[in-house]
Amino acid sequence: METIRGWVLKKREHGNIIFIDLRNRDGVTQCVIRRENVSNEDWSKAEELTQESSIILRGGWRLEDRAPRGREFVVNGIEIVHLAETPYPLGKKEHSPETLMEKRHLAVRGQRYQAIFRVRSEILRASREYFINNGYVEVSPPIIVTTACEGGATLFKIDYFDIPAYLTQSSQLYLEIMIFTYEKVWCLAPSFRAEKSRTRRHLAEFWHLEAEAAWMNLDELMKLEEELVSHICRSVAEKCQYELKLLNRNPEELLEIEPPFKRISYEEAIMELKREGVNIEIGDEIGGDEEYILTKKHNKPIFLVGYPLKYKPFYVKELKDKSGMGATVDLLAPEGYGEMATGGEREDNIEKLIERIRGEGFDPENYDWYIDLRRYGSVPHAGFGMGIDRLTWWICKLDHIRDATPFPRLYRTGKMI
RNA sequence: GCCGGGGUAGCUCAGCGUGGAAGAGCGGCGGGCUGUUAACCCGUUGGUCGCAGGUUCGAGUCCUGCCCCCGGCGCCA
Repeated sequence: METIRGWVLKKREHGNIIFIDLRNRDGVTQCVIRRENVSNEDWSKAEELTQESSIILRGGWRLEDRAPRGREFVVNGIEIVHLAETPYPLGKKEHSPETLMEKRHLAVRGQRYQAIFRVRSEILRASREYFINNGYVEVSPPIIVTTACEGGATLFKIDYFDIPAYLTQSSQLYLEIMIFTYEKVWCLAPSFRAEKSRTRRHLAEFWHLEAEAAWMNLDELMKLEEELVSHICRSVAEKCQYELKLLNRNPEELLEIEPPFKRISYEEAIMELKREGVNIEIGDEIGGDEEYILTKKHNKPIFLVGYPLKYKPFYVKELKDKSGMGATVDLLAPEGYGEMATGGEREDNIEKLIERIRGEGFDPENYDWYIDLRRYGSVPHAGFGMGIDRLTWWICKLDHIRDATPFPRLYRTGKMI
């Protein structure tokens, strides 16, 4: 005699036989209740079951070709833990994005979300595993900060004991502090951007996987990123086969994600875009539409190496052999998904750094601690930040990034749960 | 911030052009049915037509203002 616990996803009544699709952490299990196998009392319980009622069934497993996953649970005893109210607010038809946001607390029970967040969990586990295996020390950065690092316009302002403060946009500057202690560090923390973005790839609050290492250059950085992403893809492909199938993502596609990723320079990208008929010149920005064109034909991520310094934040180092170009690398997800991570070498010269901070209209006084790092044992170093939500978005082949996280924070979304 | 689309039953939507008794499917509820798997069949329930004004004998439909949601651009991870 075994028991199975869970929630009623669907009930199908046929007179003397009732099928229950039971939902729990293992997925969906078909349970069969025959009138002849249970007491009259239990039969009545089965008849009154409503969608999402929580129940405990007693019985045994049986191989059955007609059951969805090759086996079913034959019931001979029923305990109703809670009889759910009717009607359940979410039906079996598709729902509008609005309903899925307003009923998020219930929508996350759905099979699709269950699969997505299981994959996300594996992405996080594999990330941590990679950094541990490669000698990186995990640090905990602050969430409340007083300095901007990505431009002042996108800061969420908060009141910190009557002192103006902000929610962090990135933990990078704090990781840079910690490389002088551990040389190789990483963190996983939320970042906040008050961007009034209405796109399928922006969240106001996102989980940011960041790493920073002393002595590292651009080539070594790319090697780190491609190994990390490949490790994550391999882990997901191996451990989430059921979930990937449900999401229409072939695990084979993820297993093909292996180093090296293609490197394409900023200038090469501009040339390719011109060949594709885009009206663009060297010195222009490569935007979302352009990234789509660059990545739609690929099935592996690509690196976009170098970018005009004028579009980049103050901490970006200039390329040695190309004046006006930043030593940056963007990791673009394939299949049209686009930017997933950005990184590069950091400016380690104190004069240049102060000049760049002024250039952005910031007061160097506010960055005294950051500038100090270039005063006492400055080292060449590099790092990157990757959006976990964007990585999940691509790996799960989602349309909109709001489905890559259980509780998305978006610009202009009515109800927040 | 800009451009476009939308808001009608618990859910997904039709109705609006040309004003005249608020509809369908699904869900819920009741009944039937021994293998379904979006079960099926019969019956039934269900409305602040986003909000506020206006025009009109009469507004879901026309006009004005506001709110909210969706898609896209820019920005970015």
